[in-house]
Amino acid sequence: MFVKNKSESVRLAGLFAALADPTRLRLLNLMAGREVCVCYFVEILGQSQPKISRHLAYLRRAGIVAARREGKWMHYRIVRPAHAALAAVLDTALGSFASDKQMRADRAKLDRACCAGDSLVMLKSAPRPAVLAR
Amino acid sequence: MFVKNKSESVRLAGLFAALADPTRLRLLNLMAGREVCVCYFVEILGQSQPKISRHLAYLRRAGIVAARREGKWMHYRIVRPAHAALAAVLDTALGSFASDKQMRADRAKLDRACCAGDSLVMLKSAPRPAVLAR
DNA sequence: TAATTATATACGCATTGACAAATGTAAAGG
DNA sequence: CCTTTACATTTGTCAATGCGTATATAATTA
Repeated sequence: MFVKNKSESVRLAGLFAALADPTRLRLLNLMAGREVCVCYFVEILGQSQPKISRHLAYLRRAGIVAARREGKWMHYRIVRPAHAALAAVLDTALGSFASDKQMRADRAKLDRACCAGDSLVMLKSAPRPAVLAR
Repeated sequence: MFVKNKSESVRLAGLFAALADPTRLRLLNLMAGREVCVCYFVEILGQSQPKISRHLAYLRRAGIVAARREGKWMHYRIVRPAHAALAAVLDTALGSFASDKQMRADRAKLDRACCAGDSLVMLKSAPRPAVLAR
């Protein structure tokens, strides 16, 4: 499911499989347009760190996100697939979050964490999410 | 995954799960814009009838397709989700098939079966696929 | 170097889904 | 009725995935 030399329908199916989980969708929603530290995922989704980490690893194996280490922190960002059809599917998926209440709430939380240092008490020293160029 | 009263992200994930299989993608590709008889699926995909039937049942449970009986034959068609975000995802998925060689070949086979009675020897008496209004 | 922080992975278990093979069912025809 | 045709479903098995818990690793700090 995660390899390179597969038929296009198999690669498409692999992308859909990666998107077939609510937690992964919430993670991608938070990463849309910016790089985000794992600690924010844990805090905002309110789920266990191993669970978040496993889903991020899944997305990484699927080639949808990439990670960058910065000291103790890991930053994740979305990697747009080179293949146009896959990219279009991913874009549509990300766009579909706009109508989702929870997705908007998640992003609002991340925005607060980004712009106001004292919004998320536990994260005072965590690295701020950085907006990415598209 | 198939119920009504779920959060939007769960319903989105359910749609993605339904799309996360190459066989189901090929079935949807053949149904794009028309109603298709099961016997064509079996013939064109070259896979066992129970396998085709199971995947059609999955798509039906997911609410993506509907079936209509006509005598001995079952015709399947795509049902566009009422929810705009889900419909957009499905549309993009269907659109993404245009660049796939196998998908184009499958549709060519179906077109031949539709327009030339003697193309698919086994299916001489089978009902022709009907184009659907969008 | 030891302790702490941030994140990743391993383990055990339950669920889901894919497949082949066999069987069941609905409609049509004799 | 009984058979054939066209599908659908069940059964058994196997692989993939999800989760919580526990543990490992990497970087920072004391």
